[in-house]
Amino acid sequence: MKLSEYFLPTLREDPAEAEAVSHRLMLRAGMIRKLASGIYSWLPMGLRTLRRVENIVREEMDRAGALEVLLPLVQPAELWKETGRWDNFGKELLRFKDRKEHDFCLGPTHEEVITDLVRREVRSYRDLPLILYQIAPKFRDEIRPRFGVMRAREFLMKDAYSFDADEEGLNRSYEAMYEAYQRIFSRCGLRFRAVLADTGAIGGSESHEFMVLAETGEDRLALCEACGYAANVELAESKKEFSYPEEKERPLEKVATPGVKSVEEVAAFLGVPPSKLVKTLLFRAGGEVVAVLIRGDLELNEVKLRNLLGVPEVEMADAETVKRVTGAPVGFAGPVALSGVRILADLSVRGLRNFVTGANEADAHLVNVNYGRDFPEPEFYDLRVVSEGDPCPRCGRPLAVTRGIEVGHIFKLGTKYSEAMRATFLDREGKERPLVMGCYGIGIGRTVAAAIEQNHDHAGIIFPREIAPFEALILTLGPEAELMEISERIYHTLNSSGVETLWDDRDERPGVKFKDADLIGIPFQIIVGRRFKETGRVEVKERSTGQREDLLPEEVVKRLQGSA
RNA sequence: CGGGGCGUAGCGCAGUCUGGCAGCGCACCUGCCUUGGGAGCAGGGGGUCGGCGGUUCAAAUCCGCCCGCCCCGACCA
Repeated sequence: MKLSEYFLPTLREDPAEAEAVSHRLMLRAGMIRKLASGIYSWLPMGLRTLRRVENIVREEMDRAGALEVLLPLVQPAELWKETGRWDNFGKELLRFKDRKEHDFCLGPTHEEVITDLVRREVRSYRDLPLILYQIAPKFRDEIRPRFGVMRAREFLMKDAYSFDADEEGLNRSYEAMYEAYQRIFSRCGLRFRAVLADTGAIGGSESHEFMVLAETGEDRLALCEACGYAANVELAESKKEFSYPEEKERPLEKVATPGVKSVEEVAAFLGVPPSKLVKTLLFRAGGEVVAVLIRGDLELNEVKLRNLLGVPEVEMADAETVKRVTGAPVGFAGPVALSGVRILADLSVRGLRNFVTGANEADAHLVNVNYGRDFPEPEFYDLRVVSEGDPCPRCGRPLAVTRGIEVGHIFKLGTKYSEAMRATFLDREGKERPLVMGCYGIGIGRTVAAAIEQNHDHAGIIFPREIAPFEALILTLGPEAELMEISERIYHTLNSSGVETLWDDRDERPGVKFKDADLIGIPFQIIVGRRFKETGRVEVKERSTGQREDLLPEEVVKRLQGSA
């Protein structure tokens, strides 16, 4: 393509609406434009990148034996009622009525549709295993869309579903998808890790997330260099032993702490370390309110709490509930004389003596609190978020905590959906059994954003070669016929040799072309300018390293093909 | 949904406190000039100041309601 005939609206300045690096760069590089909150158009340069990722995904899915389908975005409520998700999926599910007043929704995921399809067509174990996938838009009415296409409401996703006769079959399908994912993200040129993950709302027994490592990631990962253990921090088990020196129980005392609420404030006010405080956190879980105790300097893990309680959701109690349960405003809750709620405690509290808690009254805390004496000994569980340096749950060596962007997630679903929707087959003995399912997602647009998040510098994007919109960009630094002619020759030679090349033939000054070239991140820049007039050589600059080589025009093709 | 912030030309912003001609830079159009890191000169086009209502001789500016967007938290590919 000639840039003079292309559609590449680059921005010189950062758009005010974008904070995240990838979001900023995608807007500036003319890859995307926003239509509404969380809803984006992909422009030619962005779409080419998206397609590169999509094609890698497609190739690897096909290689793994999965079959491509295309499922409807608009789905009837009836299917969702069968699994119960019409009522409990939450507001992310955008529901609406058609002209005949029938309920429909925009598909946020396609378990229902695919299960419906398969139950109609698959009867026998002979039809199994079956893995179907699609690459198609999804819609989730996210509470807060963020970071451009990273967390959009409408987004392109690859979702695959496996159907097997039994658990072993599921394990094989899961393994095949796991391998495919490894290949996909490697081919995309990304630094990533597969980590153990919580199954969340989708449900199921086992799950891995594929995380692109980036400081700006929204998830935290616990990694062990020694044994390879890798888990989302949400479910990484804490093996840290808490032991405290023997200490005599001192008399309980109430102290006035006017307006002093947060752990930091209370610790500073009383002149004790935050580790001498015990936070009392109130949660709504199912119908009940539970109080959770954890040492002041540690972080509670809501996923562990949710799984422990066996409820689909826990949420922090609102101010009104806190007031009703404790009799005090938020910030002064404590376990002493707290009645009517179940009290759980993190293991970090076991053995702790003479600690500080809220007094369940405004502007007051208790010091020298001891469980067993001042309130009944609570149930102790592992409820904290692991932190850097904690012992690895598998080998005991210190864990590292790092950040990642979730680009893929695979689940063993089991028979959750097949049972709810009566998707069954006849086994070898002629017995009817539910299909054993798995599901496997990849955020295509998010992968593009994550790649940029991981590969950029102050000047712009540095695309990994495998997903770059073009491989080479010719910059012609002047209008002279001599330069245009040689540029055009290189342009045709490259494109006809299979090196996808964009030619900046615009009537722009060199500075503009250099800036745009660095911004859009095409791996190789072929610079045709003064140097050519002087020496008959053009310059090939590698975007990722900044290295430049002077080559004769006829050497360029070989150079670019050679480094493939 | 809770907390914070923003809405003025395509983009980035000033002007709002203290009401009085709607501005600046970039981009865009024309001409000249220029061509190795976002040139220069001259001329030019472009605005329901987010919307509706109110106060006032007069509203971008004050008041009320509404809408949109961004950032921080709970959700997810």
